[in-house]
Amino acid sequence: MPLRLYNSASRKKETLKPIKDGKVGIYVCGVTVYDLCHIGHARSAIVFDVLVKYLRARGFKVTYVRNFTDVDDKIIERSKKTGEDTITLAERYIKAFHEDMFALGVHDADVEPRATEHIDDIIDMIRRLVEKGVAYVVDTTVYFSVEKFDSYGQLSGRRLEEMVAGARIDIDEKKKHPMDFVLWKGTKPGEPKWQSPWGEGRPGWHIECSAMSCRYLGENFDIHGGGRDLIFPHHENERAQAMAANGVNFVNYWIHNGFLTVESEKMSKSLGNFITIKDALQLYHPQELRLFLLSKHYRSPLDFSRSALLETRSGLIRIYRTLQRLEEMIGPYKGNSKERTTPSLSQSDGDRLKSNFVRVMDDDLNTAGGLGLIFDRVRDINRLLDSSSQGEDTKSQLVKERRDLLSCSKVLGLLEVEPSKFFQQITKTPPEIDTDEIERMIQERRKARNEKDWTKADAIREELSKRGIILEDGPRGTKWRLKAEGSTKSLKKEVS
RNA sequence: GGCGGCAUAGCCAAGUGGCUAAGGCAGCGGUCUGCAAAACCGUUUGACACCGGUUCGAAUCCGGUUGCCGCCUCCA
Repeated sequence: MPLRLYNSASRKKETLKPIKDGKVGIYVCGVTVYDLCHIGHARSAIVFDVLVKYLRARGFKVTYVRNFTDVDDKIIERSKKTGEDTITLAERYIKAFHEDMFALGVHDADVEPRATEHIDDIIDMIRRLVEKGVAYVVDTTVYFSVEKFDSYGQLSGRRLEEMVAGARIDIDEKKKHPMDFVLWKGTKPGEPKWQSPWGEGRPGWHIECSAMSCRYLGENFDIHGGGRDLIFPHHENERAQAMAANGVNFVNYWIHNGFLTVESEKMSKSLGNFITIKDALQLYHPQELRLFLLSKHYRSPLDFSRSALLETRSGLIRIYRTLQRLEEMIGPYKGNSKERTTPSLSQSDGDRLKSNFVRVMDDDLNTAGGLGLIFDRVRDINRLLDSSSQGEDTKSQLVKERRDLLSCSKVLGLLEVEPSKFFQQITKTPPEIDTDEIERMIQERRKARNEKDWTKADAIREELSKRGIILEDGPRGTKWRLKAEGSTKSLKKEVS
């Protein structure tokens, strides 16, 4: 079974056939840098991060391009409020974006072009559109003429007549057709500007992506991605510009991720439920956010809620506990350098988990299905750990099962944290009790237990529990751990 | 108004014609434990919105109904 992806343009799943055998070019619309990124951006970034990692694991050589829009109305508006110039403002939010992505474990793209660095490419593309008569100039503004491009509306499944009919479109006297859009905008005082054949001005919103994607990936490339909302008008217009200018097909596969709601409501600034990635990282561990965001298919809508994230946490803790038990049994994971960076997954993989993982992921990146397999494997490993036979055979099997588990989770950017570190990070509040005292109390309790003084032993355990310490008695003595903050169970105790 | 999507157990969520419909969370019962915790096993009355149709056979395809949502304007 080859890799199949849902193509928004055909509204069907299609087998991925790269233009150049074994190589994939992918362009994803990045962010307009006028504000902090929110968790919706995080979903999009993580989905395409996983797509790229998966493609690489499946042996494709990927060129991943993700742009920054650093000149735009909203940036100009914001810079007027803050008093910064637009370049400084954009630079600040690009830095914030990189911080967020790093925290979430999202890799940098291979190329991260900025609109302001490609003004020449943009002007060149507009010039060709004007020369071909697909664009026209009014004063200092250049418009794209939608009527001159036959398949306008094909990507989003709209027809011009329908759009005009139902429209709440601003009537612009200068436009020949209401749906025509701006390629080049004449400058106003105080705005960023560049010299062009049509006077000083700046690019329109859509043209930069056409220019930059073609610049780095060629006039016709494999995959173009972004959020669902970008299908119209942004991607429709990008497609129209590029195809009209170059005269060849633009993108072979359009991939769009679904939207995120917050507590069942659309995320918007007016509703006050706008959650930035930085906010989310205050409340949740990056691994929790990743697991949560990948727990539903990327095209479906997903509701971000407190209760859903706490459920996610419970599941994640279970997996990391297993990883920790594994470390105690067979030592820390030491993959070779290739396994650690780019795991390799193939259809004919001997391991049941890996071959099944490839089977579900090949079907339009079914991360939810893949996670199901990962949880299956965790249970298998726990069974082995519980079993009485703990000889060398069991150990070597555990080594193999963990290696294959981590190869799969690596593609999802999960289980990458050292277990002990994970538990440290997830229990942010440091205990108001030092470890020496914990050890002392455990010794005291052990003495009581040896004397079968259960009342005293239980009292000590209860005292530690109040301070957030959970004790676990095992065959090799008593272990302690911190109660996970905000887990469903401890939340219930707070409520009752 | 136009276009599109969704409806699977208490909750979240895979599965798009055919073995006993994944997995997670929560609850309950059991194993283990002095009791717990963790883990494991079992379980949550027949879980596929409703009505028709196609088919030997449908959660899955087609038509209709109801309900929810998105886009059509900046938006990941």
